[in-house]
Amino acid sequence: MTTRWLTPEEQRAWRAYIAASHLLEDALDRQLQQEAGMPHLYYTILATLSETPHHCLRMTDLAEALKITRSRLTYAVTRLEKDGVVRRQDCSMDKRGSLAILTDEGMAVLERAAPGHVEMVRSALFEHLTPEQVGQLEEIFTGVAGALQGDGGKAASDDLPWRRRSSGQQCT
Amino acid sequence: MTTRWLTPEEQRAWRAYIAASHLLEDALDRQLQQEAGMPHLYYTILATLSETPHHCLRMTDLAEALKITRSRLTYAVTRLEKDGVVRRQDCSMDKRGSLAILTDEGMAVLERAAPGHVEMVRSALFEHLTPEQVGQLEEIFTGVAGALQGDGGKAASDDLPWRRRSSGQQCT
DNA sequence: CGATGGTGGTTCAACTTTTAAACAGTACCT
DNA sequence: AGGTACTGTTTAAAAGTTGAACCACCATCG
Repeated sequence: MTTRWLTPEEQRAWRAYIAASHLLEDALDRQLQQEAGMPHLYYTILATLSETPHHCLRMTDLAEALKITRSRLTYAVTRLEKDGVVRRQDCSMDKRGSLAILTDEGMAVLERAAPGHVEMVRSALFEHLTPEQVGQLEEIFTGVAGALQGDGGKAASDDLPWRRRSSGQQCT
Repeated sequence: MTTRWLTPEEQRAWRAYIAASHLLEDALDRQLQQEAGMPHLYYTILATLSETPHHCLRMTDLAEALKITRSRLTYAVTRLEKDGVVRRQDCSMDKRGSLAILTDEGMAVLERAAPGHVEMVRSALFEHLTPEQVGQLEEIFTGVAGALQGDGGKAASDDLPWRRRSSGQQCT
């Protein structure tokens, strides 16, 4: 079958998306590097742990939540552990397992960096969006994530039993 | 000033965006690594060069177009040159300058990989979007890019005098 | 029980990329 | 000429990523 090239509109949308997403990722990395001493991915690890009742998650679950390989996560957590923001603990249920736990210092780092981070997200993105566009954004990318995960994606979105937030604010 | 946290809707939109953009970038990298033997950024370099009348661009202009540092670009082009898909030529106008030129082989690689790439972009993204959403996407991210570039962004978008396409298809 | 196969997590070595700083050469302006 | 600014590269160090190999442990089934 002959290639269905992008229409000019799609072309423009794609280019805008690519440019912006790279700029955004760079900006997030720079800012968090500055304010929390770690890149965005690492910050996301802390944020993910913070949303758990006991501020901990098994390595595999964490890797799954972040869509990264276990190997990559091991590397990341090792560094975060060195930084003192995360610690590991053997899992009592499954002796193979290991839990990544957010330390108090980690929580402090998170809370210190979160306002700036949220501010950046807001000023780079939401500042310029109408409520309708926010809705569109979610709809579009939920679809994209679904399409890229082979499965429904929908199924895995509320996977973890404790993904519910006890209270307080999301650090994004 | 007390932090303006994200609303639940914004939160959802943000998470969806982050997850999807990482999945997408990974997918693009994997696919292009497979079909063109290079990551997405490198492919983008080829694609950018291909849209130029003479298939060449000065290093600084190229770096600016891709929003990456000159140092990073030097590294990338050195590799692409080794692969034979790009070559360098001294700039006659400005003896400091150096042009990155897409070779015939580079063009061939591009043309060989483009259909699959476009297909991936289409199936991961545009497949699921209404024309209105395509418009929204462009609008949203054009704004984001603008906001992140300090300047108007708009101003720099049609910067290069030859950014006009002679003919043929965009390789995305 | 005890073999078997699968899972959780880490380790290791090779590699790629990124960064920042320093540098040489060239342009331009007065 | 002299000073300043720009181009592009180099360099060394650091960081991150991958994939395979690996060990310890779980689960199951005969």
